[in-house]
Amino acid sequence: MLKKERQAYILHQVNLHNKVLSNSLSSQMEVSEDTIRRDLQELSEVGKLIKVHGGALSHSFNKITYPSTDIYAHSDKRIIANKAISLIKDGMFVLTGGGTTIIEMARALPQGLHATFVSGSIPAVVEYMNHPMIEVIVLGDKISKLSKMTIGADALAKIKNFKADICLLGINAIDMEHGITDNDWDVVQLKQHMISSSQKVVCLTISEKINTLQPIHVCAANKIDILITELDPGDPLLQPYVEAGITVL
Amino acid sequence: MLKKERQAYILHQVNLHNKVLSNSLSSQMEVSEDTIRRDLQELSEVGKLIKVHGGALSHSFNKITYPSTDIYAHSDKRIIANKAISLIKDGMFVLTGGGTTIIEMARALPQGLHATFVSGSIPAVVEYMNHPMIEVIVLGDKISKLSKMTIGADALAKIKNFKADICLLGINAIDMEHGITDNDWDVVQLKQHMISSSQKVVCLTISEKINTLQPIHVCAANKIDILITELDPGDPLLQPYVEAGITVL
DNA sequence: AAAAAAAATGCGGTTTTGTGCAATATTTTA
DNA sequence: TAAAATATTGCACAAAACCGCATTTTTTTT
Repeated sequence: MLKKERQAYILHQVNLHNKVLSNSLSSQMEVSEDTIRRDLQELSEVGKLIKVHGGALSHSFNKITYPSTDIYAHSDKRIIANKAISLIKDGMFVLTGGGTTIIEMARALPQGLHATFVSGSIPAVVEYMNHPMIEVIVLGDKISKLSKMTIGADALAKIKNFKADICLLGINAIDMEHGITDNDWDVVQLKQHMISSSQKVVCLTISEKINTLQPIHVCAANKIDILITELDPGDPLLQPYVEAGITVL
Repeated sequence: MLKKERQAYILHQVNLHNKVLSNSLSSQMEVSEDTIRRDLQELSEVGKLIKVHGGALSHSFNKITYPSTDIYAHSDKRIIANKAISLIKDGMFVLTGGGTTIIEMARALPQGLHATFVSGSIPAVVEYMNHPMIEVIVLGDKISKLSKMTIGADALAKIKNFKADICLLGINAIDMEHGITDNDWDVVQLKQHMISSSQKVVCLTISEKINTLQPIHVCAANKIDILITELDPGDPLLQPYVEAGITVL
């Protein structure tokens, strides 16, 4: 790979993500970090990016650092996202649903992560696609405008073919008695299939939805392996789940 | 081999691959690297390519490899988009590829249109999704980061199940002798399947790409039913296609 | 057609550039 | 504050570029 090509690629990445990490670039292009550092040095001398410890930032970074306040409970979801990300390791096969919490997680995925993500949620897929080391598989089918996900028999059938390491679901309601519940029949189908196609089920939700109920049953609480909220695992609200044997993060 | 021939060959290679290496050119044509370097020097002085350490890059290198956010030949593509839209009627089943031209069309679709669109291109799907009356079907499979499309056996197999009314393809190169050609093997597969699964094949391209050649063959020119460019159908550049029986818009 | 001039090419030696490695210093994180 | 991650520096080595010159090829002139 020519030096100019490499630098063009770096610039592309910076403009896309507003941030790049030296070690991630290094492994993507299979050159030493020294080389990357020198490239970043040169590019920053010409003012194409801002070099910082560990990588580089786009010039427009400052504007985009605190962008979307439009997502409800945004900072809570960021906390949840980071907890969820700590569960994903290199080489894993990850099944995910949609929803703002999942998308927040997708955005926050580390640059260097090398894993395979499967989803039917278009916004989630768009985010995954921006990560150079991540393989993305879309579940094909008709799109539901409401949930922005593919929904239908084809998508369900495809999920059955997978046996994922982990399944990440944003959930709408959970309580000990009824387990996970939701309000969209098609989405429920999808979630059920994802749960049964994964070795480990992780549920993400803001604490507000703990101990609430929705009309359609997804699965019993004991099907969940890990429950993630923005709260501290020791919070009294979560104790019933801890006692039921669910790992709470 | 004459100097002129050699330089013509070099230019051809650069335009084809966007990059050439001095040492590979040297061994291909069995001349010394010095000679190649002198050739590249001359060609770069006339602005035909960009000379870099180790070889040379095409001038359009940046645009092609990492499509910038601002679309190249934007106003032309708008013209093309509108011509294409005039072909789509309520109730139609439409198969589309990806690329900036197609996305421009997707953006310009009338709000009232009630049709079904099938595509593996994520950016295209995102646009279709914004139209309330349009049904969107995603072709599921692994996503190619480069083309932002789903690519692979699953997607191909799904396409075979359809018999669409019309198929809209953005194309990269076309000439009368070689027909449609492209530079990405996977994308070519997809296009071929789309063509054979549609009753009518419509090709969209800016006139710049008329009478150009890419390394991989997609289909013969006579497979095309309609060719759309930003030019007037009477333009001399298009006459060979008109004479070959293609409807030119 | 032969001679002269000009251009193109290849080659040896030198210089510059690009890259990786190791030792050391600095910054960040826990 | 200690440990981990990242930077810096100097150096070595290979690849590529450059330079001058001899040789060959092409073009021009006589």
